Amino acid sequence: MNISEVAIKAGLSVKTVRYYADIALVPEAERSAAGYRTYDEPALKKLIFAKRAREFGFSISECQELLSLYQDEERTSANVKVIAQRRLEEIIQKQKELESLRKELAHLVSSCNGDDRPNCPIIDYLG
Amino acid sequence: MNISEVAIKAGLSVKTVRYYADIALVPEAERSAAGYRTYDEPALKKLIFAKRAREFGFSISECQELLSLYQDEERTSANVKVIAQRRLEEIIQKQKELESLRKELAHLVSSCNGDDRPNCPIIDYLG
DNA sequence: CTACAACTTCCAGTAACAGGAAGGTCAAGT
DNA sequence: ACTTGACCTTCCTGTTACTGGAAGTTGTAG
Repeated sequence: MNISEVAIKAGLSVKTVRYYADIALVPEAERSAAGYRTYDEPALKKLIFAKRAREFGFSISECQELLSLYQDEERTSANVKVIAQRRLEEIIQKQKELESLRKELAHLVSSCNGDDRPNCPIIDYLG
Repeated sequence: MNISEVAIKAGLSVKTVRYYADIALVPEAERSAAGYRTYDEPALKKLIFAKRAREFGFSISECQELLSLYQDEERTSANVKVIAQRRLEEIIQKQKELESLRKELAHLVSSCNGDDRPNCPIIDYLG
């Protein structure tokens, strides 16, 4: 597989596939005689894994940890769980922040007339 | 007021106060004879406004719009409301994404034994 | 007069890529 | 054989909203 094919299959952009190798998130691809990157199934699987982990919001370095656990036959599920649990807490924390913002902003928005006069509770609140 | 005093009062870092003037989010501060930035109450108020707007997650350019509306005696509350409404929709969208992620991740985490064996539904799911 | 804190400008780094330039390669059609 | 166009390469810059740090200047307390 060339890079565009693997990118499509992994659901990533070509740029991102190259980037992931640049930063060593995944190993450098093999090269054809002309210097083109070539990918096999295991390489594709790592890219898919990285993609999915990123979608959960794991940082690149967390993805690195997860990928190495993925390839480690002697991993412990405890190690994996710690990382996932930590991310879960982050998500919950972020949800709390957003919910608090949403309530406040929704209140302001609903109390704003939205007409052609300058008086505005949103501006008042911020000022 | 010197920059550190205004920064404290606005709840911003000194770096951020300088940055906001660099990018023209707020006007450049007056200078003392020695070149020190000096701030008056109106300058402080703009910084506080910017700080609050940022806390709501408005981007710098949205803060710029809001600040100019703040200073515009002839603004319409409709203009303000549009910006706030848009941000509110973004927040709600983000909440949906996070909730979906949270559910999925929580499910995986709870189904992972977290012991010393390699078998792990989290890894399985990602791979 | 000497510390030392606070100020200045300027440059680099962060996260995770995306955009684009300049140039090489491959496959299809003529 | 040649050309065209899609695809590949590397390298450099830009994005967002700052933060960190170096090198040099100023203000103030003792």
